[in-house]
Amino acid sequence: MNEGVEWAMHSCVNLSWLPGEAVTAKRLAAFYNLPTAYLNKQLQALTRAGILTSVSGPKGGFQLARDPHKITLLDIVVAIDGPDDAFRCTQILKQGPGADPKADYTKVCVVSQAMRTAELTYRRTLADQTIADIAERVVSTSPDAPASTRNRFANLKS
Amino acid sequence: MNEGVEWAMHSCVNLSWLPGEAVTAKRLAAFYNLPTAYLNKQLQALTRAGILTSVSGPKGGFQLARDPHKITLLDIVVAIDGPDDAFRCTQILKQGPGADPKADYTKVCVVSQAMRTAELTYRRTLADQTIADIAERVVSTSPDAPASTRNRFANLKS
DNA sequence: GGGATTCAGGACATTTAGTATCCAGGTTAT
DNA sequence: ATAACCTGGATACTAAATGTCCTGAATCCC
Repeated sequence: MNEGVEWAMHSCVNLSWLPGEAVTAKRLAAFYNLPTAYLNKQLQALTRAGILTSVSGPKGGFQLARDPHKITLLDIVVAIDGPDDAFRCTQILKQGPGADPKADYTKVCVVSQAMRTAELTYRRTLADQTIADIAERVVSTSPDAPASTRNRFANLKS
Repeated sequence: MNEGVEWAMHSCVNLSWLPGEAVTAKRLAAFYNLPTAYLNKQLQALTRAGILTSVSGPKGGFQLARDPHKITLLDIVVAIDGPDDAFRCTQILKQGPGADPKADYTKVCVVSQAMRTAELTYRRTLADQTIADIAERVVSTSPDAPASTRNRFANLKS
């Protein structure tokens, strides 16, 4: 899995604590010492996916496109890592005995079905958790996290 | 995910229909037109993981090391793809504000926890399905699969 | 309008992982 | 002894992930 998923999740949590404020890619990168240009690519992907909105120019930057309760972890994984399953069925059975050339073995093959079932439970678990859930859980153990995050961004005026 | 996982699963199902018989890597590869040397590497990994047993020399080959009811899909995924989770926590929080240098953020970080929860459901689903389950499900829709598989292997005497 | 700031996205370069082949060495059946 | 077969290391090739750079367009401020 793409490392950008981790960056994106933490950045979205941070943005949930800066509602209505546009944060530049440079400052989001500086927060965790990430490569600016590369993080920018991930932010662009999140924007294309409708998770963030972006504004160009001075005073520009990124912010969450909607309520953090409405942004699931699956949304972010799909935006960064793409929609494909980890297990890719190459329809190996088409080379086997008694193969039906016009059958779609990604659906017929029992192995493929079993792997897809597992990935579905994975995706369902991710879809059940939102950025707001994560943020709340952070606050429950570190109540000062939102304030210290805002404070660090304020001091990142570079 | 490694393509060898697909090869390994189908090969194990086939081997479950050839109990007690040693099948060479060459014939297992020929069954699906796979590259012999590379499939051999996957079979070696399965052997190291205790899923297969191997015998050298003429009349040698591979067979299942235990009852197919005792071989889960997770066993195979771990043997081929390794034990690591897809999401790899790089402890990004250590670069953030108020970071504890001696904390293990792979355990403390809420994002990391959420991702691991999802992967756990994934692995649990894979661990709940065995090669025997797969084989039975194949038989229920294609009752002649075991016989035609044995027949194809018999004609692969190359 | 002009300059500065920032996002958008294409074009690279680099690194790493996956895919694949080959060979030398050890094992075993005949 | 010989041939068949597994084991594992070395190596090459390919694709994907990672990272940088640069041009262009949007936007703010003077």
